[in-house]
Amino acid sequence: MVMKSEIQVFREYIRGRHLRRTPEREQILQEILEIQGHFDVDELHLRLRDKGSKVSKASIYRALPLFIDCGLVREVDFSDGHWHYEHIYGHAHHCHLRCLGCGEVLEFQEPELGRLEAHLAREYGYRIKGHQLQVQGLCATCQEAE
Amino acid sequence: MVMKSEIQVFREYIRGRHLRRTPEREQILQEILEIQGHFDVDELHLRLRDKGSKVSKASIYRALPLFIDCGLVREVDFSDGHWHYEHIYGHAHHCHLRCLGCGEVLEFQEPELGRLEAHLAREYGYRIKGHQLQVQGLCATCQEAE
DNA sequence: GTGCTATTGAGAATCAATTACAATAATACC
DNA sequence: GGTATTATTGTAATTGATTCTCAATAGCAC
Repeated sequence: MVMKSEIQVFREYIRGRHLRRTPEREQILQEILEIQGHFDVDELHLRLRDKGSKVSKASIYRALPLFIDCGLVREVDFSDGHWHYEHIYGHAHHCHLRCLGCGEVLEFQEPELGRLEAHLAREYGYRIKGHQLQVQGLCATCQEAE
Repeated sequence: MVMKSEIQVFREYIRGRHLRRTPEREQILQEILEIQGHFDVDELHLRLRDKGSKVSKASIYRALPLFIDCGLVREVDFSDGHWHYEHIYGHAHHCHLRCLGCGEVLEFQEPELGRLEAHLAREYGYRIKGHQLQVQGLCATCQEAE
C-alpha cells in the first residue's frame, strides 16, 4: 500500500477547502513530523524558535485543528491541564500507559478495541468516530521509590 | 458485602488526615450524590445556589480533590475544555460513549480491560492504578441530521 | 472555654487557548 | 505579470477554567 506523504495530504486538504498554503503552516507541520512521540504547543513553539522560525503561538493554535481535521495529528490527554498532541498518519493506532511518578509514557496496541467499537455500533446505533484509552500506573522504578 | 455510606467514607477520610468536617463539604458531597450522571463545577455550583446554599466555587474546587482522593468521585474527560466528574463509589467501573453531535453520554462495561491491565502490568512491570476509555461517535439521530 | 490552625468567601492572579484588528500575502481572474 | 479578493499572520487583548491570597471564621483538641 502506497501512502501519500503528510505534506501531500495537507496540501490536498488545503486546496480542497480554498484555504491557503503558507510557509508558517508548512513549517509547523514539518516540525511536528520531526518530533518523536508527543508534544505540546509550548514545546513545538520553542523548537520552531530554536530553528529560527518566527511562527507565533497563535498560528500554531490555529494550525493544529487543521492537522487534526485532515487526520495527520491527534489530541492526547495526559490529564495535566493542557493538551498534548502526536502525529498519527501512517502510525498504527495505539494507547498510552503513563507513569504517575515520573511521567514516562509507553505506547501499546489493543486490537480488542476494534471489536468493541463494532459492538457499540451495533448495540446503540452509533457510528463510531474514534476512541482513546489511557492507563495510569507506577513504573518499576517509581514503585521502589515509594 | 456491606458498604459504608459515602458520607461515612468521607468522614473517616477527614478524621484520618486531621482535616475538618465542615457543612460546606458535606453539602457539596450531598449534592453530588443526588446528581444522576455527570456534572461539572458550574452545574454543581448552580444546583447548590438553587437550594439556598452559599458555598463558593472556590470551596467546590477545593473539595473535589478530597472526594477523588477518598475514592468517591472521579474525573471524566469529555475533551471539551473543562473537567467533568461523576460519583463512583458503589458503582461498577464503566466507560463512556459520547455523541459528538448532541453530547449524549452512554455508559458501558468493558470487562476485557481488566485482563488488559494485568497484561500491561506483567509486560512492563507497572503497578496499574486505573484507566479511562472514551469512545466518540454519532448517535442514530445525529447521523440522520448530517 | 481557649488556642491552634484548617477552612471559608471574595476577589486577584494564573495559564492555556481564543479572538480582534490592522498589516500582509496567497490565490483567482484578468 | 498586475490587480482584487480575502485568508492568514503577529501582536495584544480577552476569555474561561482553575488556583491562589488574605483576612475572617470556625472546627477540634486540650
